[in-house]
Amino acid sequence: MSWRHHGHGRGRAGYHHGNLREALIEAALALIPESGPLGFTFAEAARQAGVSPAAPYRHFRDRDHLLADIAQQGFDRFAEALTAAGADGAPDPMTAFCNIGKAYLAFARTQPGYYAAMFEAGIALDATPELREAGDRAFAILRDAAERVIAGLPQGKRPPALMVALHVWSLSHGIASLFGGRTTPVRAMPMSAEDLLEAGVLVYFQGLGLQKQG
Amino acid sequence: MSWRHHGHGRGRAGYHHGNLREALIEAALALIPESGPLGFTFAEAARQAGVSPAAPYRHFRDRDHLLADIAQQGFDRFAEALTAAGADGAPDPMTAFCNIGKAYLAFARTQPGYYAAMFEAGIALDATPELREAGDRAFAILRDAAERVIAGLPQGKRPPALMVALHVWSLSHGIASLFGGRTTPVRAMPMSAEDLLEAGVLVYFQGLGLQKQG
DNA sequence: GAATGATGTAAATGCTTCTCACATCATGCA
DNA sequence: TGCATGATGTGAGAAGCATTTACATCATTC
Repeated sequence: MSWRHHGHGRGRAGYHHGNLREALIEAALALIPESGPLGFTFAEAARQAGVSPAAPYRHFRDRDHLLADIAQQGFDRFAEALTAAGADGAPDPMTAFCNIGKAYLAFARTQPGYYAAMFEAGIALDATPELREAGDRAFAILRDAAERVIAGLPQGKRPPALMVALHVWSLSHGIASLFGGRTTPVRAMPMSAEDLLEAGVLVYFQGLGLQKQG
Repeated sequence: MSWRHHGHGRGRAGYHHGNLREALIEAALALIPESGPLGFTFAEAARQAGVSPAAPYRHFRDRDHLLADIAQQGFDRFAEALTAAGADGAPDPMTAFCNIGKAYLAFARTQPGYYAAMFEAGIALDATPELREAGDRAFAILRDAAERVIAGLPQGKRPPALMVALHVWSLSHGIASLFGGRTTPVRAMPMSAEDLLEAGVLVYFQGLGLQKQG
């Protein structure tokens, strides 16, 4: 008896898997939310795909490169989600920005595998150039949204768009890390993470001199 | 040849170490910043303390309980640092609050071992009741500082102190996670993490209707 | 129809966590 | 004084993981 024919992987007909790379990523995405990015093992992913523990090394240099690959793919999906939420600034730039923030939280909650690989797996963003680029693309969306919001201010009173984007990103990321995930939140809260974020962003914009629907 | 007499641990005279528990914590605090909270191993800590790999289990149920112990100790020191920075609201509540935020970043930077155990090691806050309590104590300091700041607002316009504290905590934590640590920041920035945080908090307070030095 | 490169296997190494039976030592108690 | 006892450390070992190396299988191509 071997692990052959015992995996959950789809499409394992003969000696070769045929789609192992994808199957491993799929397995990892299912495994990471279960055991955390630390608990995830290369060997278990191979088992789920129905191949030997050595097979994954034909597709990824090592465990970290699989995680980096997932993180990169995650940033791509992340960028898509943020873009969709931003809707090119509709209905108005401030609402769009709030929606992007909520999409940030939603992504952390609904895509725990990707999110963990991106931010909690200890993978440096420079692991690969592609990963860095994917991360930059995602951030650029926040930055563009910030620019549209700032455009509503008179010329002389505009703060740097980069700073605004960094503030909202940090706030979103902090809330997602502390209260947003599927794990027990760090602290009991009287409001949802989404409401907390929206309130924070609104106060912040108020501080910049922007009014809702302004 | 055994690991006996080869450890770096202080005070290993005879068969018994004499202070193994402390030595293991010390070793872990030195090791975690090197290899990350994931890379840290129980066995290596034992080696540094000059004892066998089985010895640590006399003092900690398992690896996670050592990390939880460090996290708890970290929250205690964290609380001390935040308290000192807050200085009971001196010179004025807003400045005190900003200083607490900076102390948050400073802690992340100067105590990477503690910080990683507290927030990046995948240790749930409910790992032990003591850990949860230590975390709550630290947060209470932020909450008190928020209350002092809010007191500067007219009765009818005071937001919930808890919300304000959560906002500033999240922003601080987000900045610390993304840009604050010793690892490569997620993004190049035109300003320091401290300046970014201070600017964010000031804008936020402005949005609440508070003026600097008001 | 064989050479070739891509993909998967077996086996082995060295690491980890964690357990269990046993060794050593300080302390207290007779 | 001298022996029980509990706390602490040791040795050995089971089970699991990452990773490598030599070898097996298969599709493709010339």
